[in-house]
Amino acid sequence: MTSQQDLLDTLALVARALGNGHRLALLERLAQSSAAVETLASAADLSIGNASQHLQQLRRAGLVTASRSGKQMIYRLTDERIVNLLGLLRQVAETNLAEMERLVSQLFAEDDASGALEAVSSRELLAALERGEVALLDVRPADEYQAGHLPGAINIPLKQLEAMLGDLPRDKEIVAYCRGPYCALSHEAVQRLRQLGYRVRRFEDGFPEWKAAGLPVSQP
Amino acid sequence: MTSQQDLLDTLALVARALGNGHRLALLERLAQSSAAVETLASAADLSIGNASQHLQQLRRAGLVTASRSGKQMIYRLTDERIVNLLGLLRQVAETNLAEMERLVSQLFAEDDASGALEAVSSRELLAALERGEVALLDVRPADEYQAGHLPGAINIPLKQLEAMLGDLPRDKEIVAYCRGPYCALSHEAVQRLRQLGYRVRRFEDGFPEWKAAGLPVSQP
DNA sequence: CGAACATTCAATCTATCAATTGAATATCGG
DNA sequence: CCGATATTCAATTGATAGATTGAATGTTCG
Repeated sequence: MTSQQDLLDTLALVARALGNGHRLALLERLAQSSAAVETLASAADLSIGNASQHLQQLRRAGLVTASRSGKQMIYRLTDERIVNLLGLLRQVAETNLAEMERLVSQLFAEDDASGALEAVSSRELLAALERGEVALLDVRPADEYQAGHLPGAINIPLKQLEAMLGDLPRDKEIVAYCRGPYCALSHEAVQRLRQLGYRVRRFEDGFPEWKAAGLPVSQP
Repeated sequence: MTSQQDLLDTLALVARALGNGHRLALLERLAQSSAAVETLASAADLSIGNASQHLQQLRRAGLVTASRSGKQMIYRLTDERIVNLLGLLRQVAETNLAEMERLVSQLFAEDDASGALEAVSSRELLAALERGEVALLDVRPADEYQAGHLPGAINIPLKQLEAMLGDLPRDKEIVAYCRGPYCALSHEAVQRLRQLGYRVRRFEDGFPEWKAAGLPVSQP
């Protein structure tokens, strides 16, 4: 006979798969796009063997699937909702855990110092885009941009920011985005562009959150 | 300096707190209402000492808070969104883990055998209530009902079902609800009432989910 | 077919988690 | 203040997770 506790134990199995920083890093990378083990390992700063083990655990928990493509195993998230799950976890943690708030404000300290404005919410961004008021800037590396991006976004990888300023409009406000709320790329971009006199703000989330919310994306 | 990994490690801390069946049982009980350690321990079928330890962990993860009331410590969820988090975890697990699906269908096997209809979604239920088409039946114990319930619900604890049939309207369809999707009370109630010739269906969620969705509740 | 490559498996060691026990602390009623 | 009640703390033991190593598997390419 099945008891309620069996169900909760199985649910706990899934939660436990989320209970490790390295695995969360792997999931964050997978939220960008599917990828091979080597890519994932280097994104999460793990050895290949170790990354593989963690990926097995995620697989057992039903969070990722793998399929072979030639010599490589391509991993992907099983479910778009996993991005929502991570987002909600983040919200709950930020609201209720002092340590979390401390770390976040530390990561964003430079923003505050430079007088950067509030980040733009997806609701605001959507409205501003419809009115044609803002230009979208994707500062992720080119391969991630190509795997999917917000419609109409210009891609200038952070490393080439100064070299590619010509692609940016000077007359509009710019909204920069990258991988997600904890990704440093857009923070950095906003700071540097502000120094150069651009009107620019950060999108508070990133590409995966936008997509998981069911908003339109350009995909290959 | 703060790295992104520090943030993920801290997030993992919260996820790890969810990674244990007993702690999930405690959280499910807390989703009904705040409660003292002894109540929680018996709801989760744990010794007092063990329950206390698990509650400490939940506290460290920022998921619950405790306040003293006389001799007792009253625990409560820190955040309504924790119910949403558990709900989303459940959805992801049910969709992607075969084992989970197996357990759920096993738990609901009797429903299928008795030809019970699909459960009612909260959207449907809300609409039917507005049109006055259905009567709401809360089959939880009286103390949980008193700590909060759906507006207009009649409370008949499952144990007194046959004794209190007089409280139920015979002319309307009845929707029964209890603690949540995995709670057996409303399943049992539906089966027994159907045998007696009532038109009755189950609400697919329970009181906590209804409340966490921001829908109206009657509270003391 | 066999070498090179990408990944997984098996075995090991250490660190952390879960349950239990008994002592310690805080509050209440008399 | 004292004894009863509710809970937490500290210490112990067995179980499980994480990292590392090297061998094993499956795939491509010459």
